[in-house]
Amino acid sequence: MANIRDLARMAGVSVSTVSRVLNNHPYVSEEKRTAVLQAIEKSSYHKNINAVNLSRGKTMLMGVVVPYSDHPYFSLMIKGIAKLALDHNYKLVLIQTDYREDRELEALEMLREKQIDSLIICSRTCSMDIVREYAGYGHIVLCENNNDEAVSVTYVNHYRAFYRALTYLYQNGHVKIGYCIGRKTGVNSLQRQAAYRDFVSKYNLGFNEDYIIGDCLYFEDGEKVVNKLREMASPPTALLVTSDQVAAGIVTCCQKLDIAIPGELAIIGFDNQPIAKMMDITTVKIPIEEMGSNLFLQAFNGDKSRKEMQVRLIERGTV
Amino acid sequence: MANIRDLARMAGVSVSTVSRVLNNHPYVSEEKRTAVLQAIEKSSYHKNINAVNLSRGKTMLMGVVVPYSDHPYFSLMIKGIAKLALDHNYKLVLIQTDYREDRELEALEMLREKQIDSLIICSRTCSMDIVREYAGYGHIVLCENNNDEAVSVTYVNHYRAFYRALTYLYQNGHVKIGYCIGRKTGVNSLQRQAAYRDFVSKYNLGFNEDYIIGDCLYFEDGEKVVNKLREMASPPTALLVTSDQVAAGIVTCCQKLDIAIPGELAIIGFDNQPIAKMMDITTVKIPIEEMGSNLFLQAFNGDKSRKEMQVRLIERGTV
DNA sequence: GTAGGGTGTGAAACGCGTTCCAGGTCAACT
DNA sequence: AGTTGACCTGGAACGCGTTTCACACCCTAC
Repeated sequence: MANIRDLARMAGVSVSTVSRVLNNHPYVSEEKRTAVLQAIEKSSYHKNINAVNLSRGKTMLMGVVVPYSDHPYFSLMIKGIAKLALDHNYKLVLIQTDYREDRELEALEMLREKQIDSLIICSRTCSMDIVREYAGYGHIVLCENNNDEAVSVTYVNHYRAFYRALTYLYQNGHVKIGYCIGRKTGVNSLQRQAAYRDFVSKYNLGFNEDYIIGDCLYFEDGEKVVNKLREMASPPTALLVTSDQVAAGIVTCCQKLDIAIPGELAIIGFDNQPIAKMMDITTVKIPIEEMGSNLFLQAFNGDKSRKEMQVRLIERGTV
Repeated sequence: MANIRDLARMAGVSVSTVSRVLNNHPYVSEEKRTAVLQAIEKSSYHKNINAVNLSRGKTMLMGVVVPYSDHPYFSLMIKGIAKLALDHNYKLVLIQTDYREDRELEALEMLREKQIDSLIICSRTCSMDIVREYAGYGHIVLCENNNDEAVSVTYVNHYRAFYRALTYLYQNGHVKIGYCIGRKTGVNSLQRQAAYRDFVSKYNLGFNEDYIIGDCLYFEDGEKVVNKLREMASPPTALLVTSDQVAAGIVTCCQKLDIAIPGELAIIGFDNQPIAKMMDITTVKIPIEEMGSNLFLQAFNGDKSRKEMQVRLIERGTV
C-alpha cells in the first residue's frame, strides 16, 4: 500500500505538497497538482485514516451510550443523532450498556484514549463524579436534567410532565393511579417518582408501592403489567406508562381480556410514537428525535449548554 | 499529556520496556515494571489509541450498515452483533443508510481507510461489483443469500420460507393471497417475489400487482395496508407480512374496524418478535439475533463462509 | 528602488505506540 | 569448559499524514 511519501516520490514533489493536494489547500500550482493526482490514480492510493487521526488528534467519531439500542425510545434518539452526525461528517460508535456501569466506563475510556471526540450518554448509570473526571478529555453530553458544569444537557422536565399527566387523570376522576417505568433508578425516574409522591401527598391519595411497576420497556411487557393489575385486590384505575410501546401492549392485552379502556383502566403513554396515534392512546409527546439532534449539536459544539425540551399532553381516547 | 517516551524517561527505562508493561508482555523485571507503573500513576498517562491503531494497523472497530436502525428487525440484529462484539473487545460503528448508496459507499470507504477492521452489511444497496472492490481491504459480510466468493454471508432462504408460508395459506383455503414488504428491491425481496410468482403460477392463482404492498416497515404501516385493502374491489383474503410489527399493526387496525381475523383476513407475520406471540400472530420465526451474532463471528474470523439459518412456521391464531 | 504581500514549495518536526533485532546475563545441561 | 536457552533490555525502524517554518519568486504600491 502506497503512502504519502511514495506519492511524493512518484510525483516528484514534497510530502507537504501531496498533503496540500489531498486536503485541497490553496497554493499548489496546477502543474504539481496534476502530477500528484496522477500519482494517486496510478498507485490507487488511499489515506490511512489512523495516521490522520493521530496527527490531527481527532477521529470524527462520536460515542453514543444507550442502555438498549433496540428500544424505540433510544433508537429514535439515535436516529436524531445520526441525522445531524451525517451532516457534520461524524460517525457514531454505538455503546450498548444494558445499564452496566463497566460498559459505560469503557465508553468514557474511549474518550480518554481519543478514539472518540465526544460522548453522548443517553441514559447514565455511573456517578457524576466519574463522568466529571472524564469531562476534560472531550465533550460529554447527557440527556437528563443535571446542573453539573462539566457537561452539556438536553432534557425534559419529567417532574412537571409527570405531575401534569397525573393531574389530568385526577381531573378525570381517578384517585387510584399507578405508573409503569423502565428502570426505577436513574435521574429521570427519580424525578418522576418525586412528582408521583408529591402528587399523591397533595391530594391525599396514599402512596402504594405496588402501583409502581418497573421493567416496562417493550410492547410485550404490557401483558405483564395487566397480569400484575389483575392480581391486585385494589388495582389502580389509571396508569401512566412511560413508553407508548408498553401502553400499546397494555391496551392490546386489555382488549383481549375485555377490560374496557378507559372505562375500567385509563392509560396515558409517553413519547407520542406513531403507535400511540394509531391506537388512539392519550400520550405525553416528547420530541425524542429532536432531542437526539440537539444532543449531537451540543457534543459537536462543545460549549456547555442546557436545553429543556417542551412536552405536551395529547388527548386521545384512553382517558 | 504524557506519552510513552515521557514515561520511559520518568521510569528510567526504554520505550520498549514501557510498551511491554502496558501490554502485559512477559520478560520485564518486577523492579522495572514497578517503576513504569509508578510513572504511569504519577503522570496519569493514557494511551493514545490512534497511535496504537496506526501502529497495529487495526482499530478494533467494526462497521455495521443498516438501512434503519430504529426498525425492530435491524435493532435486534444489532443486538446480536453487539453481544459478540463485546465478548471480542470490538466496538461497533453504526452506519445508517436509509438505503442510500452514497452512505453505503462511505462505510466501504471507512474500511479502505482502515477506520474499521471489517464491515457487516445487514441490507445491501450498492452493487456487488462495488462491494467486491473493497473486499481486499477487510472482511465484508452480508446478510443475504449470495454466492460471491469475496464475502461471507449469513442468510435465510427467503424463497423457501415464503413458499412454505404461501402453501400453508393455500392449504387453509386461501387463493387470493398478497404480501407486504419493506422495499421491493434487494436480494431478499426479489427472492420472495420469485417465490410468490412461482407459487401463484403453480396454483394458477393469477398474479396481481396490487397484492404486493411496499413500504411496510413499522407498526403504524399496518393502517396503511388495511386502507389499501379496503379500496380494492377484490382484496386478498390472506397476507404474508414480512415484519411482525406490521402484522401487529394490521391486526390492531382490523380489530378497530371489526374486520375478523382470520375470518375475513388471515395474517402471517415474519420474525417471531415478542409482539407476535403476545398478539397470537402466526409467524415465520427468523433467528435474527442469532444471525447478528453469526455475522459478527464471520466478520471477526475472516475466513469466507456461508451460513444458512433455519426458519420455522409458528402456528398461532391469525390463520 | 524598495518594501510588502501573495503565491508556491520543501524540510523537518510532530503526533505516539509497536515490534523486530541485537545483545547481554545467568543458570542449567552436555 | 562450552553450549543452550530462558530471561531481560534498549535502540531503531515502522506505521503515516499534518503542519509549521523558512525561503524563494514575482508583482504591486509608495
